[in-house]
Amino acid sequence: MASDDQPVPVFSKPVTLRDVAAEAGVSVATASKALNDQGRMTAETRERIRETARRLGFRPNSLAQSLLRRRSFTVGLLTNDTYGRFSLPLMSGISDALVDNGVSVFLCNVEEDPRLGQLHVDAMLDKRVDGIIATGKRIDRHLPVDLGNLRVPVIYAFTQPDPDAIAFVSDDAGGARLAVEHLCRLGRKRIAHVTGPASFAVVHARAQAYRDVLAENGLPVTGPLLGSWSEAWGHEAVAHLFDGRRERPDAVFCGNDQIARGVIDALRERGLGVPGDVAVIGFDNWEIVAEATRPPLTSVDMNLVALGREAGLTLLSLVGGQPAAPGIRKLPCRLVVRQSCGHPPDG
Amino acid sequence: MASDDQPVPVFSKPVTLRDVAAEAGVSVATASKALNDQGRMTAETRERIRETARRLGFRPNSLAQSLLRRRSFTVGLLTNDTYGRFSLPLMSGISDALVDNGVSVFLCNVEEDPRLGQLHVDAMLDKRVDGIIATGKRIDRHLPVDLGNLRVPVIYAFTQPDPDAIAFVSDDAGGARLAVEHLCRLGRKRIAHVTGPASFAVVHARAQAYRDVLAENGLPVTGPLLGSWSEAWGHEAVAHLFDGRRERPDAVFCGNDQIARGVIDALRERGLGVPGDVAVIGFDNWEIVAEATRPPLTSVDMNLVALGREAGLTLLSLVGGQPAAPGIRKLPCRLVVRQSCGHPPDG
DNA sequence: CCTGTAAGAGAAAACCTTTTCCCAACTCGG
DNA sequence: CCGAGTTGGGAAAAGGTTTTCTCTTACAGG
Repeated sequence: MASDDQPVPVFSKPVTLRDVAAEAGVSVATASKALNDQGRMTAETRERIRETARRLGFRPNSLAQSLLRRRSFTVGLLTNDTYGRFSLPLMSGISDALVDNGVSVFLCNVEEDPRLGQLHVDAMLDKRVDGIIATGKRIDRHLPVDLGNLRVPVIYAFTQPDPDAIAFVSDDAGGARLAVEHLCRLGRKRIAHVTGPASFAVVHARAQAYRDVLAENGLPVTGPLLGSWSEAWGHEAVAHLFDGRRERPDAVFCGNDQIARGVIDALRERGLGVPGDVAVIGFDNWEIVAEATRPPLTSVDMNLVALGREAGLTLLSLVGGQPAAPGIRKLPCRLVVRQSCGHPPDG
Repeated sequence: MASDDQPVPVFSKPVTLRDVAAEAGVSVATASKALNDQGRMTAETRERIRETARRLGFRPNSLAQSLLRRRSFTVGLLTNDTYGRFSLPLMSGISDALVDNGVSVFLCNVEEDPRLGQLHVDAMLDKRVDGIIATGKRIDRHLPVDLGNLRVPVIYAFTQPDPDAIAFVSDDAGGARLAVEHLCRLGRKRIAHVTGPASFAVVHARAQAYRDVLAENGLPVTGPLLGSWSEAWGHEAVAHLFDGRRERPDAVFCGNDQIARGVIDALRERGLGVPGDVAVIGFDNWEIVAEATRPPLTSVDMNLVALGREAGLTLLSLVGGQPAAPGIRKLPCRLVVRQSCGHPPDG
C-alpha cells in the first residue's frame, strides 16, 4: 500500500521471480506455479501473486527458462544473399511463421565465406538454437558450410544441398508451364524463351517445361536463348530473335523480370507493340521492375513468402518432435497477370 | 586411453564442463579456470584440461554464460523495411560489425504494426539482448514502438525518432551538394531537380542543398519538381521540363535512381542524348538500376553499409559501458561516377 | 623444528526459473 | 479419536558456467 502508487521503476534491474515471491509473501516455487497455472493453491493466493507480478512488471528471464528446458525458442537463419531480392520475401515469410509461435530468429549472413559460415553455425549452436533454416540465393548452390550432422533440425529454403535433406523450393517447371500455357491460351503461336546462363539449374528446368508445353500444343520449339540475367541481355536477345530472316516470335517468355524489361524496351525501340505485336512474360514478379515496365509486366511469382512460411512451420514441427520425411517439396508458382500479354484470360 | 580413438560422437548430448572435468580428473571449477586462463594451476594441468576439452569437443553453453554474466552477446535489430533496398545494406553493415565482435543479431520485422513491435521488443528484452538497433525505411518516420526507456542501449540507423536519441543517418544535403557541384564542375548551367513527394524530409533537405549550390555558383534556380519516387514520375517530369517554352535544362539531378531511369528513358525517346544534351544524376546508387540504365547512371551513394557498421560499433561501445553523446550523426555520402554525366572530373 | 606464505585445487554460491518431492495441516469416514 | 486422503505451500535439485572463498600441501626462512 505504501509504495504502489509508483509505476514500474524505469531504469531498475529486471525484477525476478524472487522479487515477486518476496513481495507476495510466498516462496519462489509457489510464485512460479501461480504464474504458470501449475500446482495447487487457493485461487486467492494465485491471483494475489499474479497481481503482484503485474504490478512489478515481472517478465521471466528467457535465458534461465531456456537453460532449464533445453529449448531456446530461437532459430538461426543462414543466408548468403546479400542482394536480397529473393531472400527478403523468404525471410519475411520465415520470420512471420516463427514469430507467431514465439520464436526469435538469429540472422546470419555468411556471404560465401566458409570460415564465416562455421563461425555463425558454432555461435548459433552455442546459443542453443532449436533449429536452423538455410537459405541461399540460388536453388542449386548451397551455403559454404556443412550442416550435415548437427544436434538440431535443419531446413533448407530455396536451396537444396542433397536429396535426403528437407528442402523447400519453388516449382520452376510448373511456373514456366503457367507462363507458356498462358501465352498459348492467348493464341500466341511462336513463343520464344530468353533466359539466364546454363550454369543455373532452374534455367534447364524451365526450358524443359517450355519445350514440353509447346510440344503439347503442337507449336514449334525454338531452342531457348541462354545469356545473363540482365536487361542488356534482353536487349541483345531481341536483336537475335527479330533480326534474322526466320519467322518472328509473337511472344517471349523471359527468365526473369530484368530480361523481360530489356526485351520490352528493345521491342519498343523497334516499333513493335507490347502486347499488340509481341506478348512478354517475366519471371520472379519483382514488383518494382514489373510495375515500372511499360506496359506493366505479367510475371511468374514464386510465392517466396509462402515458401518461407512453410519452411518456418516445418522447422517448428520438427523442433516439436514431429517427424518429417526427407526430400524436396516444390511449392507452386502463380502467374501475376498485368498488361504485357494482352487481355487477361477471363473467358 | 581406451576410448579416445573415437572421434566426437555425432548425435550425442552436448558435452558440458562437468564432462570435461570428470574426464580430466579435476573439478569443474578448475576446468573452467583452465579454459578461461583464470586462476592458478600448473601449466601441465591447464594443458591437460584443454586437451581434454578439445578432444571431447566441448563448447560452453552460451545460455549459462549469459545468465551469469548478465550479458548475452546478442542484439536486436528492429526494422520495418520489408522492401529491403535500404535495410539490406544497412543490416549487412550492422551484422558485419557485430559478428566480428562475437555478437549475434536477432532480426525483428515489425512492419507497421505496433502490437507486433511491442511483441518483438518484449521478446528481445526477455532474451536479454545487450542492446537494440532500430532501423527504418524512412529517415523521418520511426518505428511503431516506443523504445524510450529500455534497460538496454538503443541506437537508431537511418531513422531518427527524437533529438536526444543516438541516431546515424546519411547526410542527404551533403549528398545533394556532391551531385550538384559535380554538375557545375562539368559546366552544366541549367540544372533541374526532379524528386519525390514533399512528405519526405529528405526531399526538402536535398532541395535546399540543391538551391544553395546553384546560388553559390550563380546559376538560375528552378524550383524542384516534386512527385513520386517512380520511373513514371521521371518520365512525366521530363515532359514538364522539356515541353515548356522556357529554357531547357542541360542537367537533371534526380531524387532517386528510378526517377533518373525514367528521366533518361524519356530523354532518349525525345531524341535527347545523355550525357551529350543532358547530364543526369541519380540518388541511392541502387546498383541494379544504376548499371542497367543506358548509359550507366552516375549516382549518390549513401554509404549504408558503412552507416550500419558505425551504428553497430557504437552500440557495442555503449553496451561496453562507454558513454556516447546523444544526437544525430550524419555520415557523408559519396558520388559514384558512371557515364550519365559525361567525362569524369579527372582535372 | 616452527611459522608464514604461496601454490594448487576444490567447494559452494550465484545467475533465474521450473519441477519434483515432501511436509504440515486439515477434513472426513469409521 | 484415529487413520487416510486432500489441500496448500515450501525445500531443493536441476540446468551449465563463473567466481569467490576456503582448504591442503609444500616450501622457505628463521
